[in-house]
Amino acid sequence: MGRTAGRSPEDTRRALLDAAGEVIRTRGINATLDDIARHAGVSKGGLIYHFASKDELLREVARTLLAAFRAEVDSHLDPDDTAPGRFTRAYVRALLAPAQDPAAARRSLALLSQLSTIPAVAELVDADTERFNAELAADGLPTDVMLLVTSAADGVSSAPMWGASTTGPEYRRLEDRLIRLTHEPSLWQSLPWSS
Amino acid sequence: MGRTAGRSPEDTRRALLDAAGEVIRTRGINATLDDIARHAGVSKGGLIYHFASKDELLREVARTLLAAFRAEVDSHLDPDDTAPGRFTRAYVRALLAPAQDPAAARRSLALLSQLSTIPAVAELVDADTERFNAELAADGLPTDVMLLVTSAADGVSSAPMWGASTTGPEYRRLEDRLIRLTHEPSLWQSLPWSS
DNA sequence: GAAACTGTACCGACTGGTCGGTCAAGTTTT
DNA sequence: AAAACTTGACCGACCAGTCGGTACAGTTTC
Repeated sequence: MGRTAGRSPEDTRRALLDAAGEVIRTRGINATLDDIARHAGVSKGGLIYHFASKDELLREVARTLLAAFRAEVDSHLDPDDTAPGRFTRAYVRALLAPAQDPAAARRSLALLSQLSTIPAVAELVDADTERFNAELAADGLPTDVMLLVTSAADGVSSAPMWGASTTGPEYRRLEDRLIRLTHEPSLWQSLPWSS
Repeated sequence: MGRTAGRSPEDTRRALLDAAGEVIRTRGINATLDDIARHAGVSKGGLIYHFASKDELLREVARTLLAAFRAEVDSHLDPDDTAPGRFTRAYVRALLAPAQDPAAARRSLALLSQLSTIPAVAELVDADTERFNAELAADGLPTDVMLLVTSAADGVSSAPMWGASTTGPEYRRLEDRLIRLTHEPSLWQSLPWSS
């Protein structure tokens, strides 16, 4: 049998990538190639035709995920905002928005952390992290303020991983104040930190 | 062949638990029963005698891990400290102390997140999280301050997972200021948060 | 324009190997 | 002797990756 439907190879490839993400999210990293293939309407042989090995498939899934997150942050960049802290604000908003759907956030985080056990993927993640940190560091905010704000955002976004819910109004309030700190970092810096 | 050495069954059990943690930390959740058993100086059959299934073994490992973390927090409780925020301070210190060995922190987090893919373990983790959150909420601090402080601590402790290093002096400074906020929550609350 | 040829996309039976769990038998402790 | 403990050969399920094929879509030849 030849091409199953009027589907282009690129479509198939993407379908496989999507299916892999979905299946791994529910069945863990031990998901079967056969499972993933079926889910994409393809046989295992067809999958292997597009991705030479399971590792290669998972690496591509990770790459897609990281790219999606980066796009998410970019989409939160305010075009009218040119003040220092502009990127940090987008970062915070991107991290705290999905906090309203903790179940989904948990699945995504679990997926990435599972994938990170593959050395090649861990390298990708490390590189991406480094790039984010560099951009954050160059965002024009005092290091201490930037670190507080991004750490808090990281904390909220990782909370669902341990089963905590992050939907309450106190989280919205926190987001609001973190954003405000990036607008007026002096608020934080001028506090009487004396011993 | 019977008992290998003058080791008591309880010792063997503990050795198996330790070996499981160690092997899984390096080889992932797919670590072999045989591997774990050998590492503890026991055969696979011997392992199964003590833990009926791999799931049961992993569940015990998770339980041990969670207990260890709780003990870690407890060990950071200052006996002379009776002011509000006492528990929060211990929590922050417990989370930021291992931040000085990010590699180890990463392995531990990876281990727990791997284990969390087992439903029974996920339940354990959820229950533990809930208990921590309840204790933090009852610690006498304004919700907003407690949330900021613990979120930031969570963020720092989860950073190694993505490959970030958390050894710099700016992290020590952050810890210092978070602790200080718990002593004087009014610092945060009295900031001009006006729109 | 049709027959012959070529390359891409895909199929699914099969192989080689891994691993969780069983079990009969042996050894030590009580 | 009974109970507790440990062994390692073995079974069966599962699974990644291989491989010989099939089916279409061009392309070339006559």
